[in-house]
Amino acid sequence: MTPSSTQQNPLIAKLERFGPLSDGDRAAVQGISTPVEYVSAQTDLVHEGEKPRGTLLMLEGMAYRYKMRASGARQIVAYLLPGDMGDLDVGLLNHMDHSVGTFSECKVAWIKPEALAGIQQAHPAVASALRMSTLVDEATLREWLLNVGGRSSIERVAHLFSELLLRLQVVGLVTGDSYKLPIRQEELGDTTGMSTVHVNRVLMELRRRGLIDLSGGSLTILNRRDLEALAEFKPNYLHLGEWRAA
Amino acid sequence: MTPSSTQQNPLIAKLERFGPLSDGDRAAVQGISTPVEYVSAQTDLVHEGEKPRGTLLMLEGMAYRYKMRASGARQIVAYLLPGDMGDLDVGLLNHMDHSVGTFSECKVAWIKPEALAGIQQAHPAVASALRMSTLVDEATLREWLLNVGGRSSIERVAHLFSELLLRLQVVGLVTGDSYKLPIRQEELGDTTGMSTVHVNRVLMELRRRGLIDLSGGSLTILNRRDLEALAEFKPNYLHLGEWRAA
DNA sequence: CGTTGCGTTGAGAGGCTTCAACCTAGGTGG
DNA sequence: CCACCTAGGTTGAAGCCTCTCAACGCAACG
Repeated sequence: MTPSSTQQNPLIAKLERFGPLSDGDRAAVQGISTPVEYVSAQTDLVHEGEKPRGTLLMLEGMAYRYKMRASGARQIVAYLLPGDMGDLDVGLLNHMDHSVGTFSECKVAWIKPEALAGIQQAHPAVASALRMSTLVDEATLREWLLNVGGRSSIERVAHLFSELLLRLQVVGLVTGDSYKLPIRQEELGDTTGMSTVHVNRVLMELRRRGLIDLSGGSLTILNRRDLEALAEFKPNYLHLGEWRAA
Repeated sequence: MTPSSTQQNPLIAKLERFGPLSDGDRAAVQGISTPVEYVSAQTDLVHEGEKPRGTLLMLEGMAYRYKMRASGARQIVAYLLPGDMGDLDVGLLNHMDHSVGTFSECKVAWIKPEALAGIQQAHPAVASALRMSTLVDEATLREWLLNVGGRSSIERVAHLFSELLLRLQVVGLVTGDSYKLPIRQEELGDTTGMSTVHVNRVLMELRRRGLIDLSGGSLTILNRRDLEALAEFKPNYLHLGEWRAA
């Protein structure tokens, strides 16, 4: 991983989609994004049952929240992309009810509850944007529930890829219609509630239909309109550009 | 519905599971629980796309959050029981990304953003408990995602019934191991991602195994231990009694 | 006493899982 | 420099879980 200090803080990029920030607001956000840590791929950042260490902030790389069943089956319940955070109020809990693991190597920061409280008090615009961001996380969870509960296997995968395209675009990690996807088929299966074998067949079908190219850890969406139509993708739940419309 | 003013406010009962409240705190919570409205069964309280009217507070009855697909399929993504609330920060949104409908007749209150902000500032213990409550709502969504994504049909229904038993117990709506369940099989299907026909077969199987009795709008859990074992029910995600353990 | 909403049951079809084998690329060690 | 090794991807076949379509039961209600 290349620490890219020249690149803008993805959290700032994300929060600015929820409302205008002043220079002071941006500086404050940058201030809580440190110190940073690097964590290698396939590593747990948070373990279910433990006391939370602070609020996680993703700066680079991809991670995921998950829960385990007694059988050993894993359900991935959220993806954490650059700019994404853990819960603002997680400090209220004594025991985490889920775990967080990394897909790829990640650059992260752990924000202390006091620092979070401080920035929310001193910077109301940041506070609003952070709360919006939490609302969107919850809305995304609802959309995932609809995805797994209601859509066919090919629709599920198409929806996931459509959502990631938009979320990664917000933080400037999409080139053309292409982005890095450091996720194995097994993990896509644990995300969508499908077996690895069937994930493979669905991916083959998406390729056959000329909708995607997935190779070398990169996903290229070859026909965005058709992919989104297949997924019945309506991005309203991400609440992007909401304040402009107000 | 019998307006039962003698009965304790379910929101107070719920919040007290998250931390001790003073008399002043309780009075403040009671204060925002008014004015109340009665809404009949099978009615929408919130429509996707509309501007939120305030934060919904459930006082009596059962409701549900849901999203619709273009095909007309409905996914129910949460149950709202007495004491449950909508999002604290929902006022930040210009458009709801989901709808809310009632299962039964409901007694509700709409809390204005200013009232919510006021109580959070004046009553820190209430503020913490409200935030905890939101964390639990999100954790419940994750558990539902695991439920639909990872468990078999009979396990899903068993898990739902186990969760409802505990949540309704908190607000004093369980007698023995029995509670009112004003929900049709079709709606159970839309909750668990199953067809109505299959819900029926699963219910028959749960009855055959002597785990439940469901009739006349009431569910009796005949063997709680076995039902929870079947569901692999671990209530940690509801974070009940967390502060006592601290 | 017919209508209506919901629950129940049967039969056939199909989507997805499981088990298993095989392939391929990249890394390692001789 | 090449052979081996390993992780992940690909493909085939059989079976089951769940869906769909359809009919029927039943209690509440006007």
